[in-house]
Amino acid sequence: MQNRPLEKETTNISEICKKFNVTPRTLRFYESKELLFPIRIGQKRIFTRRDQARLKLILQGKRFGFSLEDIRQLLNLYDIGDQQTTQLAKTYELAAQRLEIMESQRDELTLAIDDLKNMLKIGRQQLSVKGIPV
Amino acid sequence: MQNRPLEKETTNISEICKKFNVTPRTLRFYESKELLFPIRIGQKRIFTRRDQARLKLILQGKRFGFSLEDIRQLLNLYDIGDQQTTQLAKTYELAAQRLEIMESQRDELTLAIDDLKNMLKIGRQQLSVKGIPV
DNA sequence: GTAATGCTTGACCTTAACGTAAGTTTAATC
DNA sequence: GATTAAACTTACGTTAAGGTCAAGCATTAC
Repeated sequence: MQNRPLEKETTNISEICKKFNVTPRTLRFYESKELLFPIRIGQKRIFTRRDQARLKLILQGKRFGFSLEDIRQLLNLYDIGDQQTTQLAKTYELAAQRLEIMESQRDELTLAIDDLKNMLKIGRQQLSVKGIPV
Repeated sequence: MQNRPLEKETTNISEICKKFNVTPRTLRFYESKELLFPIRIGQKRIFTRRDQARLKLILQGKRFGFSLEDIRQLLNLYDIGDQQTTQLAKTYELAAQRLEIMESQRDELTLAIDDLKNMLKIGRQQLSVKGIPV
C-alpha cells in the first residue's frame, strides 16, 4: 500500500453540498434510494470517498437523462469486484446494453448538432440580410 | 413549384400514433402545450406534414433529456422565416447556447462511453478468470 | 444555563409528462 | 334507424425527483 497525497477521505453533509452543489435533501434522498451509503457517527452522516465518487457519477448520469433507478444499477458496475458470479454476468449484460444505448445516443446527438449548426448558419444569413451583426 | 412524389400530406390521429408509436393522449397533450398545431375538421384533428416534422423533432429532443418547454422553444428555430427580427435575434442566441450545451454533452457522453467500455473490459477479465465465456 | 448552529427525521407539497376512466359526438355500416 | 368504432372533452390519478416546513437532538459559544 502506498501513501496517497494527504486528502480528506470523508466529510460531512454540508461540505458535500458545497462541493457538488446539491442540497442536503438530495443527499438524503439518494441515500434512501440506495445510491449512497454514508456511514454514521452518532446520527450524523459521514460521506466517504466512495460516496463522493458515486455522487459524481450520479450527477453525470443525470445529465444524460438516466433515471436514478438506471443509475443505481449502473453504479453496481463500479462494485463489480464484490459481486457473485451470477450477478456479475447479469451486470455485465446490463452494462453492455447500456453502452449500445449510449453510443446510439451519441450518434443521434451528433446528427442533431449538425442540424442545429446548419440552422444557425441560415439564421446568420437572415440576420445579415437585415443588416444585423452577429 | 414542383410536384413532389405522391405522399400523404395530412393524416388523422390514429395513423400518427402508429407511425410514431405514441398515444393519442400524448398528441393531445403536445397540442395543449403548443408543440403541435393540428388543424380541425369538425372536432377531429388532422396532422399536417409540418406537425409530423415537429413531432419527429420533439421525440428526438426528448431522447436527449430536453424538457418539452425547451423543445417548444427550439422548434421555433424551424419557423425562423416567420419571425420578426428582434425575435429572430433572440432565437438565434438561444440556439447558439443550446448548441454549446449539446456539444459539451456529447463530449461528456464520449468520456462516459470510454469509461463504460473500460469497465466492460475489466468485467470480461473477471468473467474469464472464473471460466465463464463471454 | 441558554442561545445559536448544524444536523436529524418525518410529513406533506410540487412539477412534468403523461395515464386512465367516464361520458359525449360523429361517421360509417348494417 | 340502430349499432359500432373512432375520436372527442373533462377531470382526476400517477411517478420521479426532489422542495419545504415543523419539531427535536447535540454541540459549541458566550
